[in-house]
Amino acid sequence: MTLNNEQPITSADKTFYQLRNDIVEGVIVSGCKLSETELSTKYEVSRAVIREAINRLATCHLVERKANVGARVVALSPEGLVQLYQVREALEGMAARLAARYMSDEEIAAMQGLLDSHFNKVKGGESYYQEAGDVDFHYRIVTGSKNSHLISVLIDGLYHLVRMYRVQLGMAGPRVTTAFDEHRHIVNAIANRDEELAEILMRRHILYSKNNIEKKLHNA
Amino acid sequence: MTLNNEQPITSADKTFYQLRNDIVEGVIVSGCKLSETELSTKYEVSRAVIREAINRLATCHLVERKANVGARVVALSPEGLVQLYQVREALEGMAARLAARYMSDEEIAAMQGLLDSHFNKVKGGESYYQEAGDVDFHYRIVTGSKNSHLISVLIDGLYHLVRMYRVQLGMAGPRVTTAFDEHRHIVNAIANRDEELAEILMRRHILYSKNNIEKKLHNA
DNA sequence: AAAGGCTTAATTGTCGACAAAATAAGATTA
DNA sequence: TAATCTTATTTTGTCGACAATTAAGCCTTT
Repeated sequence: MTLNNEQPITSADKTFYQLRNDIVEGVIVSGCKLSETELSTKYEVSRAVIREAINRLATCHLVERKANVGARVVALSPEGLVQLYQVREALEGMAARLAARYMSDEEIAAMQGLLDSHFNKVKGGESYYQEAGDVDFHYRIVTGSKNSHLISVLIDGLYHLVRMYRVQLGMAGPRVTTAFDEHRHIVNAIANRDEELAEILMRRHILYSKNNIEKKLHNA
Repeated sequence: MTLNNEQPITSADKTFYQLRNDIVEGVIVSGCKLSETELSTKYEVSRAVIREAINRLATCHLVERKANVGARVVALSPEGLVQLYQVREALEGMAARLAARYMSDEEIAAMQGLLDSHFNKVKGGESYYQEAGDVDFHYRIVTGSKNSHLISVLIDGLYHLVRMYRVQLGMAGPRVTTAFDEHRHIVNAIANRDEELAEILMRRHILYSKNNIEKKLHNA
């Protein structure tokens, strides 16, 4: 992966990152209740920092909170997955459009180089880099949009939920070469400063990705 | 306006709504620092609820928070406005598409009736209802998408920032009749279940709206 | 007089305790 | 036995105080 410049400052930061990771990885099981006192003793911090962490998790849509009742880890469902990919399609399509407009030539060149290296690795059989490469690619497009709203909603929010679906539904899977071709075409459109095409290709890419996951979900 | 079913439960809820309103309306001036102790005495609640309220405001992008430093009200800028409308275009375009897919016939009929009543009011010279009507229209489309992510990001988040720009830059302004025509065309596309057209028209509608505001911003 | 470092003041982060609400358990009544 | 009301326990919401960090003011030094 690239720059994961999320270094915790306060204690609430650290517990937030821990909790988020435990939820995404399934250590804290999907759908279960989050007891503040329990987590407080488990993570060895006060209830105040647990509360703040939970609030932040709620803004990522990783937990749902009800007043005077408590918070539960979000439940994964086919409908939830569909809704998630609907907004991904809209936001990342726009991100690709804006990336074609605002990315510098250097950034584009770097992204092309990245694709080359990933392609070589995959051709060499290292399927391990597949997901990391995909994540990296999408990160660069989103940050290349230079739009702070897009960046925060996607990177701080939706992507963690996407990863949660991937991890917990066992989506280490294939779709390697075809996805790489799609990435290549998107980057080409961006390099040509073709906003329209970049958006269309990105939306199609995400639609394919959704269909792929749905198919697996159905077979499982 | 329609159903603003945001009724405060806890004290933190109430403070959050108050603070949000004061920021949007400009009572708390854009760009200034938010002192926790100060707000605590001013709103007559403990610092804990002020902190929670500020955290929630941060998730709406109405304030920006730095660890160990504090929170500031977001600064309004032309670039910020452009970025805001870029994501509006993406999200509301998708919302219109999904509304064409998922809204019930009854909901669509109700929306058509609403447009009629608004049209009569505007034709009668009651320009007061213009913005409320616009807000109402967009709310219905977004909720009609049945997509919880779209709903929360737009209604709980971006729309407040949109209103902040409108209020503080004095955008009570016109664009009445043309906007109504655009609304009408969008609803027609939704009634015809034409997803593609609904999305295109909504994106164009928001683009026009952005250009209109930008023009005013430039003249001011 | 300007720049840098040190001390002091103010602000944010964290904690434990109390208050209020909701859930669970038990008793009473139909 | 089922349902409802009451009681008890647990959980969340709120508060004030302390700790840690940052910002401000003052002094020293060149």
